[in-house]
Amino acid sequence: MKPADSITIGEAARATGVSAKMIRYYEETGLLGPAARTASGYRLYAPADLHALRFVRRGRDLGFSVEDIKALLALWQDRARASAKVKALALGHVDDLRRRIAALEDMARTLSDLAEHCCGDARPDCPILDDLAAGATTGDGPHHPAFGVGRTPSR
Amino acid sequence: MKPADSITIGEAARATGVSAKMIRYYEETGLLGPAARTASGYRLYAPADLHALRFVRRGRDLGFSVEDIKALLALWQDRARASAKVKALALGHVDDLRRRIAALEDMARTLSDLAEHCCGDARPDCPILDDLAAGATTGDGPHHPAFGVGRTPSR
DNA sequence: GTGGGGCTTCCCATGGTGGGAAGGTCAAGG
DNA sequence: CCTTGACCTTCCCACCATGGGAAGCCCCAC
Repeated sequence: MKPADSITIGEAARATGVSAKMIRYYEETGLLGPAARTASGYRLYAPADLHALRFVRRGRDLGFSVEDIKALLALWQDRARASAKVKALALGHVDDLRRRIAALEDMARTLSDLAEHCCGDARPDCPILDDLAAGATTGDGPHHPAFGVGRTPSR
Repeated sequence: MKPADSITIGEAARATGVSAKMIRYYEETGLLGPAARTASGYRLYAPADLHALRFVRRGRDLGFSVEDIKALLALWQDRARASAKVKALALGHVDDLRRRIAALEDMARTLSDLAEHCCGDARPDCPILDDLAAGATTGDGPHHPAFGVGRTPSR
């Protein structure tokens, strides 16, 4: 029944670090082709499938969306691919990462500045709450749209 | 009918930068108390409500979860609060932000290193795909957890 | 032949956000 | 007075990637 080099989904999960749940999900959404099955319906994974699963896992670890990974997988399996396409995808993703990093850094900077000025004792006075409430009264002040994130504390 | 200083949800949305959808959601999930209503069921917002909405908005801009904002709102409205609690919340959030930043930076660094060595022309050779495929063969190597490093709401 | 662990499918939840349908309300203008 | 159009209401659906769990087979070892 079960070919010698094929393993079940649980074993594949352990071997690749991708949960069985996610393996099924990737199949369902078309990231991976339908798995081979035993007569009784169990999914079977051959070494090449594990290879693809680890590829996907690595892509996720690098923060690629499943959609991007679908494209990368296709390029990987296309022996006539142009590396330019891969590079463009990767650099686009790096841009995305950098934008998200900048947004998070803005938040972290603003917040730790505020926290630095908060004595953090039993008294109620708190520049952090003051800032939140000030955002509350200044509303969408001078630096409004710019996807919100970079507002400087107004005082 | 409609008190002079109260406005409808759409006006409140425009005034605070929080969409009507989200205002309803915040009410539904208990972040905000139930809004006043006209006889015909329209929600009404008084200036104090707008104040709270802007507070929430500013908190979201700073990357706080709705749950955290619920706590911050309660502290804001508690005149006997200890600023230590606010500070602890804020610093905890800063830690979280820094962890996410570090994870994203790892990804960005790795990827741009790889991209730098990819000539990006019509040839198929590509160190980026090689790395993905190598993560594919090394598989369960270092296996850094990289917990929630997926996409964060860029908002 | 029985017990336990693995597999299957199916549904549900998360967190914030948007989209949209179906229907009620309100104000302005004919 | 009636229409029109902008607004409001509730309700359901979708996203993205992931986990949880139930009900029901399957397979192997004892």
